[in-house]
Amino acid sequence: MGRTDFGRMRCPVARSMAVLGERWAMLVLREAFYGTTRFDAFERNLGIAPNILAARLRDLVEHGLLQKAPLPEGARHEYRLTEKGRDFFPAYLALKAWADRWMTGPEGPLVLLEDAATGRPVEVPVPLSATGRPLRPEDVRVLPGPGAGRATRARFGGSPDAAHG
Amino acid sequence: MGRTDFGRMRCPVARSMAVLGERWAMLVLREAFYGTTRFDAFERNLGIAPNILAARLRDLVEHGLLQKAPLPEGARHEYRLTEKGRDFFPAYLALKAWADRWMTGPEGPLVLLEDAATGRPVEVPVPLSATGRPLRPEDVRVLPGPGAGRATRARFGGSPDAAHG
DNA sequence: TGCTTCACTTGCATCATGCAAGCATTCCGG
DNA sequence: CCGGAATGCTTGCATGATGCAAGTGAAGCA
Repeated sequence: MGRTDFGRMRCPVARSMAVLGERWAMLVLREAFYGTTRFDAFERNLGIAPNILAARLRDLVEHGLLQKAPLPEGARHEYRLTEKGRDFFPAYLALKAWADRWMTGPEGPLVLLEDAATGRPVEVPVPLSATGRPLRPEDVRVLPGPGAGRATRARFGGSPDAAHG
Repeated sequence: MGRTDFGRMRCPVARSMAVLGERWAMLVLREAFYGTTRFDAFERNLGIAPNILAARLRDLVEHGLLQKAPLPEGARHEYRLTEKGRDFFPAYLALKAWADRWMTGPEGPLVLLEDAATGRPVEVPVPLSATGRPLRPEDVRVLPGPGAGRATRARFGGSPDAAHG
């Protein structure tokens, strides 16, 4: 049997896993966010096998997060973030904030990020509830959105409009 | 050869991929955030194979994001988010915000989230630069943190203290 | 022109994934 | 108390992914 194709699911988060859920993909994006552009630099900074790196870079290009940008030489190229790829940066920062808190050894985070213009540490805001505290899953009501199918409606109940009368 | 063990890397984001980077893991967490607790509900809501689900749930328990909570019956149990798991919610919301923008079909997102207390849609703030605009990767300076090794220092330059004199 | 650099590809062994069936234990109705 | 149902998995196997190590083709450069 083949592997489940997340790209065929309706849930956008699931579909994003079709590219982001592949092994090394998040780490390849980390490198792109940190300024890596050339194949050999990705290879060195990640410690990844070239066949896997080539496959991931191709995935990320095909899904529109990276693009191959020719170098002045003509034949050589580098991989640059697209608007779509750049737009993933907040999600990366949120993941990094969580990882720095929960997956860091006693020595502390490996890298710190600061605003280049001001020198201030990058702050990652979290969604807040009405009481001003970080929003927890139990504070949230899940409702079917416009893209919901029958199963999602059955599971999460009426539409937002219905709920508000 | 075996697979690269991300858990052995120093980068917290890489280490988090040891658990979050496994296939289905993010989607299992999605289900936990949306209130799923029982094995068969995970199985049904995800469309996942039971052997894979069992393996993922075990991973998430072992990494401390979920815990097995016995039911009153005694033998049956459910899977509940821990503090560590709950703390991943902002990162999930950021991922969902990106996926809703870039991975949604024309019909729109599958689910909408709202604050249960106020009925207001959940807003996912993004880090802002000094100019008040969403922080882009190129707005950021990467610096070695306390946990940096030689390679990270060589790559990203002096420490924050050194940079500020 | 020949060596170096760059961006991969290839063959192969090992491991992950997922199907479908099945198992062990507990629960529940008659 | 017994048999069927429910629950939470496990198992065997075929297929696909991963990653090592070596290698390739094209471009760059002295």
